[in-house]
Amino acid sequence: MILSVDLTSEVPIYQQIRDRVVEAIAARALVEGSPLPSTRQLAADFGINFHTVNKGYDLLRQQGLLRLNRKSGAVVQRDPDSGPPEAGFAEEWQGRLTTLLAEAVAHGVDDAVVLGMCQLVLSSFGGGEGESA
Amino acid sequence: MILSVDLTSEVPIYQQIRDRVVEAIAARALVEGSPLPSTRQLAADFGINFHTVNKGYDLLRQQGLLRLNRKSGAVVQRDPDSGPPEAGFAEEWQGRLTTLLAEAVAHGVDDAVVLGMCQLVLSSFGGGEGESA
DNA sequence: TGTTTGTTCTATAACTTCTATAACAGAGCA
DNA sequence: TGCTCTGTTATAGAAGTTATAGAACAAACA
Repeated sequence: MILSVDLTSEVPIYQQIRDRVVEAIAARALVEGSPLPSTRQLAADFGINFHTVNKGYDLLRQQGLLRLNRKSGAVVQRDPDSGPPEAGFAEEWQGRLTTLLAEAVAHGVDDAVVLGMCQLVLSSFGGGEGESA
Repeated sequence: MILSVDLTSEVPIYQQIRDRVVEAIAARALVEGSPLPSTRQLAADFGINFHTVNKGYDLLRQQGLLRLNRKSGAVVQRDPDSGPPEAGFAEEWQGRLTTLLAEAVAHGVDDAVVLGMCQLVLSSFGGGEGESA
């Protein structure tokens, strides 16, 4: 599995780790049971402190996307087809969606273009596999 | 104009101010030339420091959405129909869109549902006015 | 035994967020 | 002129966040 972080970005490293894993799960590159590198291993790969990786993994665990234990390391717990999200998620998420879409519209991007980009992103997740079944 | 902020939120106040203004512009509640309260006035209304408002307004100015001067105060500079966004905006924005949509998909929300929510949000912006022309 | 794993604790430097006080210049009004 | 309002800038401090660092522990495994 290939994760990458940008150490020069303004986005905190632990959040980049969380975001990349979330995107990989959405794209089915990671599914239920997929192993992730150990916190120390990933930290060594990135040249960062293992506490930083730990924080990113911990966020994923709080969101129910990762299971951590000494036996099997870090493995993906929930994949896109494993059930409904936890209560309150939709409401909070829709608030963020509203702000993000408003930003594009306020900058003059046409509604149809915005919607087309949403479709494009969604198809990029499921586009590679699992559609012909 | 009615802005509101949640002082107990984890989202920084200055960013909430920015977000609410962006959403108001997207929804045409604010258009080119619409006046905003002065930094000190809005700070007094919210019971916060005027530097915090200043920071929110400054973000909006950097994004080309607000014009500030001593003569006319703070007025909206760009409305949804005033032209294309600045260079590099689309790319950066699409990255954030990817992460946000991935979050929903990873939590088990169906692609069609996600797209429906995007449509719902977009229609909530333009739904009240300017469609019958 | 030795290694690896997740987990927890303390500590620190740098940065962010918010508040606070102060001062300045441009504009408008009595 | 004097007063008030505006944006703008500067400095400072408290509180929280981010990332690093070192240390230690228990569980799993060869």
